[in-house]
Amino acid sequence: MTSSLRRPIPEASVERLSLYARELGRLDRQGIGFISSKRLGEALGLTDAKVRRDLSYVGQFGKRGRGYEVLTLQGALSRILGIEGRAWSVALAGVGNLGSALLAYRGFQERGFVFRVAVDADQKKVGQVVQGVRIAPSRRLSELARQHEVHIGILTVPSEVAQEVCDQLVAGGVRAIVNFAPAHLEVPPSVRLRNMDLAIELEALAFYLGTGRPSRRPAPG
Amino acid sequence: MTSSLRRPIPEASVERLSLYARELGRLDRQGIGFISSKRLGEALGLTDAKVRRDLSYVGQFGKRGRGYEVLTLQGALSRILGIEGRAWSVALAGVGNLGSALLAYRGFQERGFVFRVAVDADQKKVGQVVQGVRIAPSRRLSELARQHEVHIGILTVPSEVAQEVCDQLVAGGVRAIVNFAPAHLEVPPSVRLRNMDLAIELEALAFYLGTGRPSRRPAPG
DNA sequence: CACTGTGAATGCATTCACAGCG
DNA sequence: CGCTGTGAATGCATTCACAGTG
Repeated sequence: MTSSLRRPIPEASVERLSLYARELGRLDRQGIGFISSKRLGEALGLTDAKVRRDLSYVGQFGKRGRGYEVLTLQGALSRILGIEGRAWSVALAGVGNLGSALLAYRGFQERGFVFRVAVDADQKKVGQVVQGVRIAPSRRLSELARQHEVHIGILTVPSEVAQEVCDQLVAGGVRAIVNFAPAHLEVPPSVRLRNMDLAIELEALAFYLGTGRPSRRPAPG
Repeated sequence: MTSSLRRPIPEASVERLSLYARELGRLDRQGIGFISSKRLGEALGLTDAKVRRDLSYVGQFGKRGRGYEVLTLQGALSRILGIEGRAWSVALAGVGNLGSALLAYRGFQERGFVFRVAVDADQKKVGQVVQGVRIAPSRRLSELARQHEVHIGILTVPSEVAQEVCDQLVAGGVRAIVNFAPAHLEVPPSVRLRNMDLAIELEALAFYLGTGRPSRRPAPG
């Protein structure tokens, strides 16, 4: 199942492929066998053209006059996204409030992401088992990441130590990182980094509240 | 200080203005009085041109040959973003693991966001006080939002009920919403919506791991 | 005939590159 | 000279619009 990609898929489209895959699962559970780009788009707040364009990057799955077969498309997307069969191994750095919440989040497990490593700097937490994962000391992060072949690292540590913890993940062979700390991280080009900055999101919203500028078009469709 | 905007600021720039404001705070604490677009960009992983362009949307704060005065620029951005003086009133819907973590997150308070309302559907949670906020029953959400003049709503509820809870926020006059539920929400055009979909982020990363495609340029500068 | 798949057109964001100023 | 501020150029994403097809 190589499904090797013809041309590079736009970054923005990749995120939506994942949305489609999830929605198709829902549609299947509702017993829906075929879906048009228009209706799939409506369910997700996207235009039909965008749906078709996104899907066209990874193949030709539709039947003209009918739409897309839900199960076929879902299977294809799952394979392309790598959530078929295989499980992704995840490491969590920082088991505070947010980290614990992520450990407990069932949405990850459902989509094939499994926490295999969790570390914390606090000696009192080390040894505790949270959600089935034993908390190890921070200094063992890179070693454990390598040992458990961790694919994805999640950082919920204080921003002052975020860079050094990030470096440990990279040293342990981790090639994808989600950073919740409000800090800029430097990683080699081979590592993909995604920042989830909660305070920044709120501030951006506040800006629009302040100016009273809605600047959002009505939902498409 | 109206600082009424000349032209609409690109959405992408707004998020970065907030980044700049926070970094300027750090620089000030380090005793740095002036900063060039180049160095400010380096600290945040951005190019100098991008920094200058972003700032040019909201004014002319730099001194040629010197750079930007840290405190002046910080003050200007804080005013523009609405994090100066005023506090933003936030409501949380869903006090589960993630909701509790957000209530406890100090980064919000520091930037002027205050949780004034929290609701949960679980009767056992109603009445409890978490992080100084008393949990109310879900049915009172719109009433409480209006009473406390809530500006921003945060949803950490199961996706099945996300739309109806969202509707309650809108009914209560809330005009900005952050949605953590893996569901598409329909809101009127006057309401700004931001989705934080954790599983989708991981899947997008997994896609790139699968194809082995790094597709990230080396850090600029 | 209803739908896909896609060239072409548009719109938005980033980057270049440099005139202009302190 | 060093650095900002910004037109112009480029590159990326979205949308249009329709030929092609089961």
